[in-house]
Amino acid sequence: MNPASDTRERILHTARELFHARSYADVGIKEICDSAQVQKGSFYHFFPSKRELAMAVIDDMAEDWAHGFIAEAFDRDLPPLERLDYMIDAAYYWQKAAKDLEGRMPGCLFGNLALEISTRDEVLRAKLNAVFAKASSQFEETLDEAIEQGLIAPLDCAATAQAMLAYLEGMILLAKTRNDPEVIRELGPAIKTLRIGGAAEN
Amino acid sequence: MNPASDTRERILHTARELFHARSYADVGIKEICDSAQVQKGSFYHFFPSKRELAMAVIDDMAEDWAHGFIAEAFDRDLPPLERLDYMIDAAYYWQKAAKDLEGRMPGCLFGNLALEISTRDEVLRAKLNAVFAKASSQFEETLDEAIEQGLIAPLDCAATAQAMLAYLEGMILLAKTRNDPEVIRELGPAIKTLRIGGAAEN
DNA sequence: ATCATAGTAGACCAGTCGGTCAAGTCAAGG
DNA sequence: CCTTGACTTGACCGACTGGTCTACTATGAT
Repeated sequence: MNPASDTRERILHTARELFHARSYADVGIKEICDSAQVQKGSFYHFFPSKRELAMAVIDDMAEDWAHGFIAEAFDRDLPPLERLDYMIDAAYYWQKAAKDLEGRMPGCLFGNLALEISTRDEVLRAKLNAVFAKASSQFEETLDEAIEQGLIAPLDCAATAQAMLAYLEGMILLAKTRNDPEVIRELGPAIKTLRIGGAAEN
Repeated sequence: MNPASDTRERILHTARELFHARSYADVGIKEICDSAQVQKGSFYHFFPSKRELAMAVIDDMAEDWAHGFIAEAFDRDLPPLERLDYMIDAAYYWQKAAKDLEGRMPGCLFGNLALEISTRDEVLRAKLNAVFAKASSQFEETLDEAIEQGLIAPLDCAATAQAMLAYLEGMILLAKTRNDPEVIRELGPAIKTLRIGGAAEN
């Protein structure tokens, strides 16, 4: 019953690419339909509105992440600190590949959407927030383990995890603004210097 | 000759507020005109296009910053490390005030615009990039002085300055997504732990 | 064969978009 | 007083927006 049609997935995939490459507001349903070779009627058969499409796109990408590079980078078989390096590397190569292909750095879809629509749509905002919370918890686990293994001095793992996520998003923002993925490689390693709590600093 | 009309400034001011509170694409010229009590024709007398308006808004805000809180926070009479605290505080109180007033955290106008349009407009992107470069140079000066005064161990000031700016923008992004300015207060102080170069880390 | 149902097709809608334009108002300079 | 030119007014434009609608096809169960 399933392979009957991949229309829904084509729409989803196309929308994700277009939203990522440009922005939510800037991509119209017509363009998505044309690009996905789908008619308007089919679109509205699967998605009740553009907003719902955005929801689905976020879910779709979050799931891809969870089973893709997040699962790889935060692999519990990797030494904790190497996971951070892996993550930075993955971010770098991804953005670089995208830039080499399309000429522009798309940045992080979640970050992009968050800044664009979180003041306009509470539900979307909450959804994006949940994605970030989950990402943060991955950092937290990593930090927990690193402390457990005596690799770093004790610190406030939850807060530091958020700081690391913030730093990652900030780096990507800066890199996108400069349209230069190298920023991530330059600034990336410093993510490990971030710490909140533990040894009293200042 | 000057006080004859404040139309241009009304447009500029209104546009800045609306762009900041929502987004570039989401705010139409009609809305700006209505809100500023100006007619379409008058708008196009002062600004040849919406894009040029965006340019002017960026310039306007950048100048306000340079003479406002940037000048205060990075006051050379303040001890270097205190400048960083001042900056975080200023960011926090600003966002908190905005949220208390309008219910939502607007975030950083430059960051918002950067993620929204830097893939679509090279000139705008370059302009935003210049704003960030200037901000980064403020951090750099601060770090230079801190090292000079023996307050911190030597490090790569230019790179660390960028890292700090990235962290600041990332914090604001996260705070906006959570719609909670307290994030800035929680994560802010860790900006001083960031370091690139100097004592070999890892 | 029939019928329900999922999906497709694309014309159509009201409203909005950024932008144009002709017709003015008005104060300063001659 | 007349002219000039900065500024204002609001009707108007074609293109495009998100979304609706009806008619249609394909499939699979009965």
